[in-house]
Amino acid sequence: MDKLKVIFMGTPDFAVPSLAALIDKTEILCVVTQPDRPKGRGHKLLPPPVKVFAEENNLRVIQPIKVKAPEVVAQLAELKPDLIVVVAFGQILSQAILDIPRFGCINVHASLLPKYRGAAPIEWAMINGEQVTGITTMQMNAGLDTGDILLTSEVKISDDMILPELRERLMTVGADLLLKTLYKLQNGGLQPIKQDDSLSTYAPLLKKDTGLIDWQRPAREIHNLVRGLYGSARAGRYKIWRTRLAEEELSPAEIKIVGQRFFVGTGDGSLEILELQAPNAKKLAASDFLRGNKVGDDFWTNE
RNA sequence: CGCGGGGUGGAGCAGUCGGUAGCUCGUCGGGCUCAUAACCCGAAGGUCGAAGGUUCAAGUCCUUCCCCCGCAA
Repeated sequence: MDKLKVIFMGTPDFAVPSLAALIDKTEILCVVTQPDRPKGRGHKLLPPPVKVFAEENNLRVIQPIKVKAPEVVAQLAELKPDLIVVVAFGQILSQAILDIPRFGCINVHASLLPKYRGAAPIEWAMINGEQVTGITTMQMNAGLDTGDILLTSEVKISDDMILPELRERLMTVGADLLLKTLYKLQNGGLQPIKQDDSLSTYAPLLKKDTGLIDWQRPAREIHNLVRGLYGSARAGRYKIWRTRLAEEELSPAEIKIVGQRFFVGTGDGSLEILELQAPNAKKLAASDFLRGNKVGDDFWTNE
């Protein structure tokens, strides 16, 4: 059977395994990714990971500011793809694009749809304390992650898993499920299922204040926030990177140092802080942090 | 050329107006103790990120470079 002619659209690390999986199995006509953006310190212009990978594999890359622009749509149409595969691309496709390939557009989404539609499904699943999430492949339509479900694959979230671990796992599962989906697309066996909109939830982009820790909340909830944001959770001037549920009797925000361990109370239960980071400093294990820093009652509020 | 902080014994930090480096922890040895995350005594361990320069003398001033981090995007 002839290889499918595919246009791949994706941007971050998450999309790379999927693209990699397609290289052998399909004919990749073109890779569409976001423009290089000034990133990091010094406003260095950095290419998105998908671009880097694509160039290493001698794939043709285009980086339109807007894929919806008529000249870009025309360019894509000229390639006459059988299929467009979209994985964490970061731009909304127009109906004109959806209509180009004869098999339409297939998206790999990191949640069990219709739950966690939107930009940050992995993070929100963890923050909300879900024990199971997964990957869904869907036939894209004009809505935001509202297309018919093609295949799904579940991934368990263990209690102490942290965001990078879950993301890593989902990346891999996503690439596998994508291949499986394409196989069935060509060989039969796909049965698109409409999403039940009444069950849908939305996982919006994370905002700055999503990561603010309120010590009045229950320990379990704070722990989920910390591991689901991994690095973006903050308390006072400090970033909290890793916590563990503890059994100390402490009032909310109260700190107790035992040996080289760092405990803090919450509205319900307590947490041990395992890794944290002071402003302008690097991330440290709590034991290292305690060696050079005095932790007083004003720890969360001091300047 | 976006703004800013930092690189000092194994770890985390201090080091004022330049005069050959200190703290906490860890490590090793010894002691106390029913015991220890406690305490006491002792020891090992650093060309102070790199290269130049100024100086009688530089971790401490000047120049260049490398690396790390925070904010902003």
